Amino acid sequence: MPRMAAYDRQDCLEKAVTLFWEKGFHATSLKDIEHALDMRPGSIYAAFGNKESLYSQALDLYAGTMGQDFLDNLRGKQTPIEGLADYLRELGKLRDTNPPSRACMLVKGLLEAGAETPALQQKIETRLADMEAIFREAFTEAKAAGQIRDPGHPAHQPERLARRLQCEVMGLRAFAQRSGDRQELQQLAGDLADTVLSLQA
Amino acid sequence: MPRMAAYDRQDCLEKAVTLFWEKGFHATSLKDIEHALDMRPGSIYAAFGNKESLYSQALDLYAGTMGQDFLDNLRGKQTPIEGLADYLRELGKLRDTNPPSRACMLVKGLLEAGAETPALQQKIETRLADMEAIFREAFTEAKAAGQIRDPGHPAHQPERLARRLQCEVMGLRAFAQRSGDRQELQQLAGDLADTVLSLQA
DNA sequence: TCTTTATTTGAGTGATCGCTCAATAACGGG
DNA sequence: CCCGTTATTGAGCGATCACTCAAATAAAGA
Repeated sequence: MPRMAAYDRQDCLEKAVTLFWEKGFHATSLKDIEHALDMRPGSIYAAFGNKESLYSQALDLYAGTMGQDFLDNLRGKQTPIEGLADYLRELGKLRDTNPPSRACMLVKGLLEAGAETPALQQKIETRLADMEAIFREAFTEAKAAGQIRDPGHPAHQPERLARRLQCEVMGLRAFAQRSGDRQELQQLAGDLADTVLSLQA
Repeated sequence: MPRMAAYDRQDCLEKAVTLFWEKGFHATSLKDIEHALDMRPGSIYAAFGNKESLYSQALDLYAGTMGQDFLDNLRGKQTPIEGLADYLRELGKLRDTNPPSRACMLVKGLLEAGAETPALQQKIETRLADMEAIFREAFTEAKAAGQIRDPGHPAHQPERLARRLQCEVMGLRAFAQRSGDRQELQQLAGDLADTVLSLQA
């Protein structure tokens, strides 16, 4: 019957992720969005609602991709613990690959979202909790497989290990945002990875 | 001779820190600043230049205060290592005290500053490097006092320990920005502190 | 008290903000 | 080929942005 949309929704959202991830929510203007998506304001609003809604959908895509990539990566490794350590080591190479930003988009959003945008805050919190849950499952799996030494130690509960890992990933990627030396970042990531490995039985 | 300024410069900067720390650079408008400092635009510009310059001066005050507080805290402790661990434990209480933001203002700025504000980027990087240097000195002191076990281990070099601590502080305070459970944050901070303590000889 | 010098004021600058909507264009069905 | 439906367009909305400056105001010295 009617006219078909000229844009590819997923493609647009990917471009929105790139844009928002790099510049953040407030520093990204609709002019920027129009240019990045090659769409005029009317189409953007018809397709995605408003700026906040587009950002929210970009967050979903980002978080989903991140989570899936992590799981895919984990599945290829010998043990969950080694997979987690490898994940940290990969983050140490952030200076070589060229993502829109070295910091996590969720963390950038978390630190930027204020009381004026409670919907965004909630979405970000939820997505971070999802990520924490993924980490927790990995540690749970490792523990079930008997790969964690001193499993009775309170600090070795999967929940606590997951929170700590997320904290360290947040920190590492924030640290990576600094324009410091390439090797130092890799070294830091390696040190964090070694701590995870030291959990092994 | 002439008329004296009605405002107290230091007091204004403290208010600016509070405001920018909470809302971030981009989300803070001059209207917000006028209200917080109880000054009209002309006075603000006469006193501090422009918005970016005021933010920059607020960053200086924030970083200076943070660094001094850390050193003061450290001086009261028995050993540097215990002081560092205690610092992490203190951060675990962020949910109880009520700072403008639980996250570090420098990190918020680091993740928000883009290529359009290179002066801010540089200032933030410098201040973070200063903080890292303070941590490094503490670890150097601890090592000189023979309080670090396996001092030959490459990962036990003060530079690496300092980077790692900064990474963990960044992560912990970003994590603290989440609206999670009070106890969980304290627990996480405790776990990180224990890792520092485990360096002890 | 008057002059001098600096500070404060706030209306108002042009630019940009996020966003709207009437007009136009493009497709599929009949 | 026309019609019905929907997507796209882009000029332009009111609001707000960071910022300016001429005029008013206040303190110190003469």
